[in-house]
Amino acid sequence: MTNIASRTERNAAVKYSPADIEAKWQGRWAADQLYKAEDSVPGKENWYALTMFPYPSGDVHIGHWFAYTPADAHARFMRMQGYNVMHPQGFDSFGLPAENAAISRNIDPREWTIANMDNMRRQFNLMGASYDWSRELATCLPDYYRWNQFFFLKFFEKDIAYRKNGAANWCPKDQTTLANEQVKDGACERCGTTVVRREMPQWFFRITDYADELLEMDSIDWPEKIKVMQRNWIGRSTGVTIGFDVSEYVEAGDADKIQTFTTRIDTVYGVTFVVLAPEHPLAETLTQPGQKAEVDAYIENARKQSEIERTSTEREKTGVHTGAFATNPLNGEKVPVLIGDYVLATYGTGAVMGVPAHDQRDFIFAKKFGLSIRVVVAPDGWSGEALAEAYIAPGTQVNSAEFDGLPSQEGMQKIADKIEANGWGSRTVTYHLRDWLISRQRYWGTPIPILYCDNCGTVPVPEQDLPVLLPENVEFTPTGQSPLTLDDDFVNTTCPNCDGAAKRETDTMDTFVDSSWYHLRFTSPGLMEEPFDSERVKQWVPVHQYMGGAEHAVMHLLYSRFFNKALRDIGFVEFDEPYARLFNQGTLTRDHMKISKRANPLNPEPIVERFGTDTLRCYLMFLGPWDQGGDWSDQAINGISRWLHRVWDLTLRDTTDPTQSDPKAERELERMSHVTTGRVVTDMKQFKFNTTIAALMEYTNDLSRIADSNGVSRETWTSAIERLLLHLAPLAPHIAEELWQQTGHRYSVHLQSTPDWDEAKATSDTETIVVQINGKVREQLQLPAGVSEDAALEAAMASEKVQRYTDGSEIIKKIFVPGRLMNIVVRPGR
RNA sequence: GGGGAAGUGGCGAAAUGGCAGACGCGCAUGCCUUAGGAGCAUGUGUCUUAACAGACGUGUGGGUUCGAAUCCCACCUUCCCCACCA
Repeated sequence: MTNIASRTERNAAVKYSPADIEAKWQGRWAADQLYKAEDSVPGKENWYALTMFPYPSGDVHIGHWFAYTPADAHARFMRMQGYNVMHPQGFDSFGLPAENAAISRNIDPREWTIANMDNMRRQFNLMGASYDWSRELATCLPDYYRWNQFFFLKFFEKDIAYRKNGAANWCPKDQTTLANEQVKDGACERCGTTVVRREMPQWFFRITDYADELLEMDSIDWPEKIKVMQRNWIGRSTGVTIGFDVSEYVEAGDADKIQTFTTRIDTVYGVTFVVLAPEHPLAETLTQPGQKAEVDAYIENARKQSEIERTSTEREKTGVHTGAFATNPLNGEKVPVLIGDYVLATYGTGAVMGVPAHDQRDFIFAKKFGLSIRVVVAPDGWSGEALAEAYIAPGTQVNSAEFDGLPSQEGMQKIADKIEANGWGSRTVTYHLRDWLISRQRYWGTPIPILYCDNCGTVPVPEQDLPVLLPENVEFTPTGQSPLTLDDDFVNTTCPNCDGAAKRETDTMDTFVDSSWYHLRFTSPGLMEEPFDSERVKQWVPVHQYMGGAEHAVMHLLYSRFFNKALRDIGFVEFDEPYARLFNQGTLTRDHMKISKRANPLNPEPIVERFGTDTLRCYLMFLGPWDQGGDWSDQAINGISRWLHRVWDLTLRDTTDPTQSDPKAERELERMSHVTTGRVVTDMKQFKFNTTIAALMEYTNDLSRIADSNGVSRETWTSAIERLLLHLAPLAPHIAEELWQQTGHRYSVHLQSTPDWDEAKATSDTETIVVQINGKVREQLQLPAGVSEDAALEAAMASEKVQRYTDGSEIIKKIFVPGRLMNIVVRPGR
């Protein structure tokens, strides 16, 4: 028998020391390419586990750990569930931070980015993630971005990409245009600077052509929250476009109607004015000589204001008369035309019919400018009095000619019918979604492969000339125009059509173009002839499980869906959606505050040094449900550290005495083992890492108790420990591998399968039946499993505690829930 | 203004119609130890009680049900997204 002293000595010698084992196994796994995914493995289904790839900012911070290590645990779990798993990683490596860092340090963004990627690859390895690094990609390399250019040319050919002059969102700090999705509360999503509008020719992708299809999300298993955000962003609304005649003010042949869009055509008889956005093309045409000075000043002023100022709801409404009048086709009335900046040029038709009685904004505007207010949809019991505010709800049509007396919902249809029958307008669908503006006036991005030739106009770069390389040694300090403009060697070229002089497009692409299809490239790393191999894409995509933050709901996730559909329509892929399932992790906070480098830094490396990677991984997963984020505590990580130490000691402890095996203990351990596996498997599938770990902690506690009591055979004990290690492997891969080896198993624990689970073995021989009297718990009985109602009732009535509440009372009702409870409803006797 | 998520011990949380607080942190008491950023054991929702035991308890107020943290209605609070969207 092992005596206490020698056991202590032995344990001391093999104390759990993460630093000693983690680097060792990381090296071994890498050397063996343990996580390299084959394109297909007989008898195994493919599982593409993808996390949103990082921007190479230079450091892998704790937020990356929170996003990536649970995702890795899930991928590892799926591998042990029998799938052929691909879990790639790469770098979203074009973009502004590199350029800004390069400017402030006076170095090349390429060097900065490459150095960061090297550093981050090393730090990623500290996480012990099961990445298949053989598939690594970086979007800033010509091997990758040439395919952005390739797709751009295909899109251009099919008119999915087009160039248009117009007002664009401009960030004065970053000195570039921004897509609508990148403007938050009127400010640049990246730097927070207030965005202004600027007229310039820009390249767009026709995402609006796909608006209706993008609304269709039944086939994808995504969080409802993201679907709702996308739906709101696309912002489909149905209504009627109707023209107000202004022909007396325009030259013959020009547009002679102000087109307005409304969702409330039932109120059209209440129109008392028409308002144009300051940017509306008719604004200047319609302005009468007497109003010119005032209108010009107003438009000029509106142009100077930022979006944030213009769209503030707090702000008082402003406007100016044009002096012109427009005719309402329904009643022939002439109503004044005004210009007001509460009308947005970018939504609907850029002009609205003013119905002050039934729209609060129009109401305020009318009050201010003394315009008349006419009720045409009457609230219940309305008897002609003036309104204190706009009446928005449905009601009964009044002052609406032949439609008087109709419920307004019905009026809406009938009026629309009349308008269409007379050719005054038509039912229309409008979207909040705008086409995707992809031009950026910055250096560190994919050059747009277009030439401008004096003779031939806009000419696409021939495919065989790709890639259009991003030149080196360019002066890229932002000046408001694209840095590439300054590089004469880059700009000046010859036209492939006429051999005449041509100039290159100098804008680069939005980096969201890069991330729109990277998941396809991971299937075909290093392929030179094509962006990806169609056969391999078919094997892996749609991505089975995509994981990442919700901040990309209406940017990356929407763009990528669009890109997929566009690729489908030009014949590159066959499926409709890029990501079949999506999981959004929440945000990690510390003391309920956002973790920032300045205020409350939390660097993973010192934590790894002190506790080990496995402890940090498990702690991040133990904080709470992954989708709800988590709050970091410096203290609580000790709990995980203690647990892993206990697992270590327990596994290596010489514990069993074969002469003392007790059948009851054997059976109980078997039951606990199967219960644990059941919990782990269901919870891991659902990303419920916190309860998975709780289940394993309970199992560890149970095993400790059994070890102390020396009650099971060596075989039973060994297989219980095996089970613990197999469940631990996805969560804490290093300690699991080390203990797997030390307990005499063959490398590698990560190539094993999830242990079997038998529900029958997980059931207990006895069960606890709770006895309630009138819904209150009064007794707990240990009864044989599967006890019948009658037997349970008999046992309950035999209990003194129960009798105390039932004696002298009339039993009205009994509810028996097998395996759970017996509720006895009594009426007290008198 | 519109949409969404959430509210449970001192803290992170569990339980999604059936024993509220699993698991962990923290705290308390004890043990061990040449003492550590250790380890082990026991306890730890609130109130009443010497104790046995009992009452109360999942943001607030109602409801459905034998039974509600969980379902329904109204309200309060917090967070997130969108927003002069016609």
